[in-house]
Amino acid sequence: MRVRAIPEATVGRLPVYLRALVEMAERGAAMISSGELAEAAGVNSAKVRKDLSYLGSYGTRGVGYDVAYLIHQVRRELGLTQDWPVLIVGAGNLGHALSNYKGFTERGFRIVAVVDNSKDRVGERIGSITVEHIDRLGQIVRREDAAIGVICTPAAAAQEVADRMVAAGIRSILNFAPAVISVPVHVSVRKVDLSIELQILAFYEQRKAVIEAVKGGRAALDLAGVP
Amino acid sequence: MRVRAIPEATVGRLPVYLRALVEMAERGAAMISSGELAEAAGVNSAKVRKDLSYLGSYGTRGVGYDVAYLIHQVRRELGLTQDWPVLIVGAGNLGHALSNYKGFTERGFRIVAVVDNSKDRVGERIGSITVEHIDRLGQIVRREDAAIGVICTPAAAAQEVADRMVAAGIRSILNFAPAVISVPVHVSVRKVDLSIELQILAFYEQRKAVIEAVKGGRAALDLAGVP
DNA sequence: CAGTGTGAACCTTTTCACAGCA
DNA sequence: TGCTGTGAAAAGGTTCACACTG
Repeated sequence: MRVRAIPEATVGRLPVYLRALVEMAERGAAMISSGELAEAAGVNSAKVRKDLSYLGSYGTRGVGYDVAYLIHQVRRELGLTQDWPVLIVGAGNLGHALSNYKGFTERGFRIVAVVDNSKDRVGERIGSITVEHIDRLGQIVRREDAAIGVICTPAAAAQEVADRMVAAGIRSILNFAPAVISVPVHVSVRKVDLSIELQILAFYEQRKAVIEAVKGGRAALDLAGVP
Repeated sequence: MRVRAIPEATVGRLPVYLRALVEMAERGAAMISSGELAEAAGVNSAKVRKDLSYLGSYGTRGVGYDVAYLIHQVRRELGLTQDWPVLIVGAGNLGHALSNYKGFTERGFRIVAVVDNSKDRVGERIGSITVEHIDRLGQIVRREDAAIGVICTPAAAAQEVADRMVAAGIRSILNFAPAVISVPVHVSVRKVDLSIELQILAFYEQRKAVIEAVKGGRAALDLAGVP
């Protein structure tokens, strides 16, 4: 079959498959089965097959998938055949770390500019990039043809930065600030909230502690919703 | 009612509600409705009410929720009434940025140690912390009673670091390395993959470009799975 | 009477299980 | 024979809509 409209959950896993496939290719593997790919991606094989089936029927029954061909198809689907100029706003600790992050360039995301609102930081060099002032955002976006922007500012500045990004023509935003931002419908936003991840871990950690404490007694386990 | 076993999706949103509630409290609000909280958290009000109902019936019909009381309940549920000692492995750019990240301490996550495998980095000071050698992991975990570990190493080192963390007694891991790690069932793992987020944005960005290019012509839209 | 709490409907995602093909 | 591709079933999550109540 071949109908399209790839589920969101699948889109979220394609990059994981891609990484695993590239590793396989580097190790010289020519073919891979859904089971092996599942193992490498940390999911089950049915999920791999379903996910890949949304891209098309690229496997060979009884054999598996051609690694190189599948890499090509996944890249094409994700839009990674072109490279993406990325703009970073906020030259603090996180902005620095991301600007220097090798994983981005390796995957076709080129950091083309870093801007900040502090005069002190403007002019600072980060790798091959010079920090510019945020007031020049519009010109920079046009100059670099950036479609993706990354927010690495404190929470208080996030909404204003998002508004300025949108006004400057940015259409996809990755938000690291711990704040909810609102943007027009034509703009995509994804958020990465570092402390939320720790809070989720704390929840499950605490839950384990409860289970541990009452091991053997069902009543307390039921109370905690443990099956 | 009051049955428990909070859905994962809800657990993931509680920290967002908590942040919004704390902001509200700081602005002096005493009561809040599901609609207002929904607005602040970027979700709809039915979801807020469903989510909060898993914690108990803490609202007042016709009125809303008591902000301070709800903050207390959400904190308790997430296990944030205690503070959590956190260990970071990897003192590179990202390790530095996270060690200095204010948002962690503000929410009760105290970075108690940073370790690295490079002799060059051992002894370096990051804020009030001195980088130690990873070989001392076991002692450090015992000394600090750390339950949560953060992996900020390159992908190639991630699995080994995870193994060493588990051996040292860490029970929750936040993995920033772009690699799938496997751990025993009693250990929780969450991953944050920076370049995956950009890849997902690229997918939707490319999708928009396709839609833009063929605006008016249905055939190509159907091909791209656009409704 | 405004706003919560919640069954019921709906939609998405995962898993199962097996027909079909190389 | 072994592994893909996929309907169908199951599980999980979201939204609706309204009875209920302070």
